[in-house]
Amino acid sequence: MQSFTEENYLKIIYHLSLNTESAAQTNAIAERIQTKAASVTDMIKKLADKKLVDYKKYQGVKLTESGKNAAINIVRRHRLWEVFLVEKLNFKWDEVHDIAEELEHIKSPELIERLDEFLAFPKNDPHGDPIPDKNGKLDNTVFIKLSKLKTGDKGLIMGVSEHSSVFLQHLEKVGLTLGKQIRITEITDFDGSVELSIENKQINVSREVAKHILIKI
Amino acid sequence: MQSFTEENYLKIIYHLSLNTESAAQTNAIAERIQTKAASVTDMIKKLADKKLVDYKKYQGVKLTESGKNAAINIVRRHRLWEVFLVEKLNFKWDEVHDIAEELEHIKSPELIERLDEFLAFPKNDPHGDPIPDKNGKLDNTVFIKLSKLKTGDKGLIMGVSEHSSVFLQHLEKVGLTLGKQIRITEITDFDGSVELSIENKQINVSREVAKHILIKI
DNA sequence: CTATAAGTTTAGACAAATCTAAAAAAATAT
DNA sequence: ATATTTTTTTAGATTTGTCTAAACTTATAG
Ligand SMILES: [Mn+2]
Ligand SMILES: [Mn+2]
Ligand SMILES: [Mn+2]
Ligand SMILES: [Mn+2]
Repeated sequence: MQSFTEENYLKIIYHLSLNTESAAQTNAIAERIQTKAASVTDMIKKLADKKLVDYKKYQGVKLTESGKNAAINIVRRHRLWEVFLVEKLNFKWDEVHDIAEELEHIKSPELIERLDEFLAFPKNDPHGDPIPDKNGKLDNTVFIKLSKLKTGDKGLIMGVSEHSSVFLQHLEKVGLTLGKQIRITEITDFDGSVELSIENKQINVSREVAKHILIKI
Repeated sequence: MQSFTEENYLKIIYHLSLNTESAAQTNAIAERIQTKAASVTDMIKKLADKKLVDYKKYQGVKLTESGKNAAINIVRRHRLWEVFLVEKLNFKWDEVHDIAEELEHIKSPELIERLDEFLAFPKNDPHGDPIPDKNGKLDNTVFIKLSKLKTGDKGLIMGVSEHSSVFLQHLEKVGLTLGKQIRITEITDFDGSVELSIENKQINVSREVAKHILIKI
């Protein structure tokens, strides 16, 4: 069983490794975990001793099979708790991440299975991210960034790739929430900002925002 | 804000001080918290520095007003989570304590207020213990031990004063659960064991068990 | 009232996770 | 190819919470 801290490292390494084959770098981990590179090196050694990561000096780290399983489990817990907070306790989607950061470390496997059942086995968390099942299986459908669409394209909002509170609150305010249908009406030449129609309203989002909205056509 | 460990000490000191005016003793704390007396002394000093306990060497500790508030808050969280686990996730009353020991340390006050609301502001936990309200107010009705009743006395089971899994499972098995009405039919001379009728059945419980069942007449 | 026992504290050490500063390796630029 | 910059690691210190062994205080028994 891993400590609270070890779990945080595993999860960060997992996220850093998601869309790449290359190893996670010390500095990248340090930045995400809000610590110093020296501390990361220490922890990496410890995780390597426990066979949770493969580590070669100066070459970064990769999760082993067993490390990856542990990480996916943490992700599962995090996302199930987020669903609970939004669906049952009526938190908004921008308020749940920090609380889930704590709840994800509660160890009882029985608790998570029952929570999953209580929530009716949700497939996605409030941000559209897939929830691994109890065997660690994970839907890895990849959605298209809104910023890749062309004028006239239609689609459904399926997720976001940025989870900060300001960003999520902004989306909420302009009505860009999960499940909504959108159609691109224009892409501004000058700044690449996207004009789109959603529920009979016309709104404009910056290219920066559009990059972090995930669409299913 | 207190650490996980500090919170555990505060809670134990609170429980040890409940039915007494005298200070909590080092060894008693050590035993409850599964540590050594020397460690307790160290932690007590730290809590005293933080004005959470009053401490005079060799004289034990008492919670200050602020320490007591913190402790009651932890008790509130513990008991609300226990209700959640039993009412919403269908855990049995003997299965929830250890999980609640972890959940009680999740810090968000907003989370607890919403959980309280979600559970419809329960007054008691699954073991009959009162849940402090958000201002720390706590129903301190004292119930009578089943072992104090005389032949012919009737009453309702309101709580237990022993929370071990074996004990709770035993009560479950013989049908002595919260809210049930009982009537004492005989008290055995030989061993003081109690014969009682409950839902038209006759059962016998040892004096030791009877001491830990709390009754409202 | 003194001797012994029980309970508590101190001193010094240790493990986990962190940090700063300096050294070493790798990447990049000229 | 060499110099410079960036990244990573090491060395040594620090903090939190723990431990053992020894010293000290308080309680108890004769
Ligand atoms: Mn999150
Ligand atoms: Mn999420
Ligand atoms: Mn409990
Ligand atoms: Mn309880």
